[in-house]
Amino acid sequence: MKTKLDPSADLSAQIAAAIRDAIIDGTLPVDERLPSEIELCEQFDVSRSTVREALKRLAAQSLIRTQRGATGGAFVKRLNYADAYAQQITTSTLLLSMNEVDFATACEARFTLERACAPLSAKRRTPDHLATMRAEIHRQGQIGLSDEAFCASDVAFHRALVDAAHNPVLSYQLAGAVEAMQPLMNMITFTARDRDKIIRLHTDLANAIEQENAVEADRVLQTLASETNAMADTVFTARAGR
Amino acid sequence: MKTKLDPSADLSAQIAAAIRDAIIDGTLPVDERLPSEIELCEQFDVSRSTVREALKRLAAQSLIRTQRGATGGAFVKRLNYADAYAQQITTSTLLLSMNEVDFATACEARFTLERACAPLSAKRRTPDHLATMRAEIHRQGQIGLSDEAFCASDVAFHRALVDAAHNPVLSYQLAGAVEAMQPLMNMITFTARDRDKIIRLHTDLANAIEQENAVEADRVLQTLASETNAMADTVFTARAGR
DNA sequence: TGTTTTCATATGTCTGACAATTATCTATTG
DNA sequence: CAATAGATAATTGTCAGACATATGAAAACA
Repeated sequence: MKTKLDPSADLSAQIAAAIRDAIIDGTLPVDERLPSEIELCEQFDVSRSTVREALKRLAAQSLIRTQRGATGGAFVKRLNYADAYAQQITTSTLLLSMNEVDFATACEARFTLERACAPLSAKRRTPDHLATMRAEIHRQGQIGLSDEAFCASDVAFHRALVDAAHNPVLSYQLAGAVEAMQPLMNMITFTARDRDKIIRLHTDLANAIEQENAVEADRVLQTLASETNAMADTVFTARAGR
Repeated sequence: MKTKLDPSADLSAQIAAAIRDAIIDGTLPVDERLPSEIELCEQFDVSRSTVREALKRLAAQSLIRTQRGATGGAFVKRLNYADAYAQQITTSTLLLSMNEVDFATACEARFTLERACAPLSAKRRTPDHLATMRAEIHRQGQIGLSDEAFCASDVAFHRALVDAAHNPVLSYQLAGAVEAMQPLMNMITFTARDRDKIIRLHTDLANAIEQENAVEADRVLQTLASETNAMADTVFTARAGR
């Protein structure tokens, strides 16, 4: 079956789109083997390089995997959470860093979503997630910790909070919001007093989650949101003044 | 400057990763022109096909755009919301459809996030978004509407609700959650009574948003969540019984 | 000065070749 | 007969070189 393409536009993009659509609508199920490169050449009436460029596009989106050898080929890949997380974080991070999204907007989005998560986390938290949260709080209190390491620990703390909700879809959706904030947070230099304040709020939050107190957790998150905004304001206005 | 690669692994993937890292960490700023394909060949000591496959991988992630001609080349692309939306929706949809995420989990994630959005939407809604919501409610009431069209309108309604919060980051994050549900919703056949119930709740929700009544909006969304789950339950148990 | 032509440069595509990997078949040998 | 070693075929990965096409800039010309 020959598939027609528009010769004036990018051929490899068109081929990739055709195959991608087939994967999304289920025509090509998971683990199905695509035709070999040579067969695709014939089907789309293009050269092998063009077919290969199309396949690489799909591989970049984790839609296919390839195997060499006799029974090899390109196979529809089951999109796993790890790959999806990675893509989501890359996209979210770039979206924020390239579009000069102001800190307040990103911050609002992040804490709004986290607050939505907190009631579920309070209800379903396991000792495992609580231990992670406590461990990160401890790390945040260590002296000599760099700002970057402090931010990284902050992200880990909040990821644990989200994961405690035990809903992988929710975790996936929030991964972008939480992780993408890190580069923005890294622009802030935290004073010792700032850190103390954050650590105290983190402790309050962990306690509230441990006690399954959703109302208190929400209150703490609101405070954390406004404190974070205030710190950012201080830093940015000071920087603008110079 | 020659960059060393591991010759035993996929060369084009390594080259793509190297350039991607440079874009993410800001070494290559937006609109910067990458070296020409020939120059990249020399830099990585590979053939042009390999370089091109690497560039196509980056293009698939909307990280670069290419231009032909004398002053052409590959340029770091500013990731815009439209591209980010599209990628997010593709990834989310596939994640749900390929991993047999059960309806309840996906539904919980979606409504949890939407409920987080509702207070902001109630505060900031404009006549524009309200009009979209009302228009979709009207469409949902038309007789002879297919299940698919009903679901599509449902998605449009909820997107308008989310967009009313006027936080593009939030809209982006929720796009995945809301749109990815559509294929799952399409598996449900709605009875006329189901539709009436949903339309009534949508109307209540639109009214609550119009009156800036966040508490009422949250209540309606909770009801909508449990009703949706109940409908899905009915359908799936009936289907399992056959 | 304004227009057309030419040219240089870059990506897009094609062809053909060889390398590397791997499952399967085949022959050999104990 | 069974186990092993080797040949074989299919498939992706990489390379080299060519031509097509698009496009901005310089050169030639009116």
